[in-house]
Amino acid sequence: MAARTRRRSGEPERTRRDRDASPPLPELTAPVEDYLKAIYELERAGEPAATTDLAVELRLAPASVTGMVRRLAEQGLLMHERYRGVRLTAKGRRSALRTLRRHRVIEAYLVQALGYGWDEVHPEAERLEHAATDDLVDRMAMAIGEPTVDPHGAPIPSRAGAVEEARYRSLADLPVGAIADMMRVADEDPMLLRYLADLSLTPGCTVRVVERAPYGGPITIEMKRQRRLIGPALAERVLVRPHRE
Amino acid sequence: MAARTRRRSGEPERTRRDRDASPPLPELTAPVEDYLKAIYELERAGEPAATTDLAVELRLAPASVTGMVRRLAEQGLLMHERYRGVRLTAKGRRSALRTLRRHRVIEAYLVQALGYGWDEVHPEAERLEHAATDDLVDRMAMAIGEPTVDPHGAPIPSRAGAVEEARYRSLADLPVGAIADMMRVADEDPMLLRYLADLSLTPGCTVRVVERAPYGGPITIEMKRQRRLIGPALAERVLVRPHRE
DNA sequence: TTAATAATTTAGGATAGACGAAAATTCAAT
DNA sequence: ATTGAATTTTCGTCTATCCTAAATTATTAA
Ligand SMILES: [Mn+2]
Ligand SMILES: [Mn+2]
Ligand SMILES: [Mn+2]
Ligand SMILES: [Mn+2]
Repeated sequence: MAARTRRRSGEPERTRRDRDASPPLPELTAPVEDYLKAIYELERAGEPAATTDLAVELRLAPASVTGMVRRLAEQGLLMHERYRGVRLTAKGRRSALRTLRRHRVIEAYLVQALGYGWDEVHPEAERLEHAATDDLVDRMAMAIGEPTVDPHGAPIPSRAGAVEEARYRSLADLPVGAIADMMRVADEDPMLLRYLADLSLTPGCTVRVVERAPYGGPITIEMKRQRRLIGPALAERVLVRPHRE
Repeated sequence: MAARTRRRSGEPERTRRDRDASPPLPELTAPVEDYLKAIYELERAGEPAATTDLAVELRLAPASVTGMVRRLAEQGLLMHERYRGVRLTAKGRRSALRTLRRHRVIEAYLVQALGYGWDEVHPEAERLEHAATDDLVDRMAMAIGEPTVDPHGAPIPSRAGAVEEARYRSLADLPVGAIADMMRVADEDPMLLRYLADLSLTPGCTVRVVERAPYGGPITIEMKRQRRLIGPALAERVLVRPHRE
């Protein structure tokens, strides 16, 4: 599909408000917003985002990513060092955070106001994030009490674009006996999310590591007096905050 | 802007459900959905929709409309007789009605659930209608009690695509002494809508024509004991249902 | 009937975004 | 230093959508 919200012929039609609130932030296309968001997430690991990683993340051919990256660099949204990867500029980061806020507020709203399951909201938010105005997103946030995290525990950037990305540890890394609060999990795998919900292993709950089988064996955890066996691949994906240290 | 949700390389990935519910209805782009919607509205006047009228409605150059119309005809969404205009096929009409349902449910939801004014919702709905799934729209409709009309009095098509388009009369055509219920008004002019709201002339209210100045002069109406003078251009746009006949 | 006018289509371009094949670059292991 | 694999970019194409200018067709007026 290729139709979108092409900038119409009629002039931009600037109103008073446009000049006020911080920087104008020109309208970006849905693909551009998704690129910036993906780059932001990849960059969180510290390194510049690599072409191939972006291609995998966005499910595009590497050649397509190179082409888009060139355009985004021209627009001053990111810096590209050939063969080295890309880093967002301040402008690009602002856009990424705005999209991230939209995405996460929408996910939270769908769950809290419209009864969606936490495993169903991601694809919906992936499209709505490009169509919803900031005003709508703010109204949604207000309607559900200004949440600070989305249904998967990801922090929701403020209107101004501030986030505190807490660095959690993986449940897979905890030693036996450790007690921790479940904080966050990736939002993209519905099956995983449904399974976690079955286990009642959702953000906010407290778990204790009871036993760890060696050599990548299962981990036994206890939650609310219930013991559960989970595989290391799953534990890997679950982020927690250990009690004290 | 040109990026959208292009059909990805990966196969369509049909699931069981796909084959069930009536016809598959392939994904259409936002511009295509807007064309079909506009054609549907123009066709309601009885005649095939003319290229120029579509161009005006969609704010595009007539040549662009001709080009798109050719493509839509190839896809079996409409019939085009060169120099004569276009008519939707059954398939095209189904798509138009689905978009119309989305648009109107979204408008109603924004007003009733998120506190939007009836003059603010149209542009928002114009974009969200292409991003929201049928499921989301159904949930919205349910959340606000399955409304049958949008905030401007336009009927909301059913999930199955049924609408009863009542034929109302214009307030400008009523004789002195006539009493009528305000039923509907076009949703696109925010200024007009704000003015009508100021007058308390909104769908559901009852008005009586008290006096009509000749030669396109103002019309005096009475609502809830209040008399108001309104111009003929405005009266023209207000659709009403006269009491008895 | 014809000539002028209005509506519509055709022709030729542009832009955004995506793809595959082939070439170029980097990097790690000899 | 070479080399081969992995990564990344370049190049040539494609589709969808829109635009302007020119040509064509239909309609209306004389
Ligand atoms: Mn998500
Ligand atoms: Mn997205
Ligand atoms: Mn509307
Ligand atoms: Mn629309």
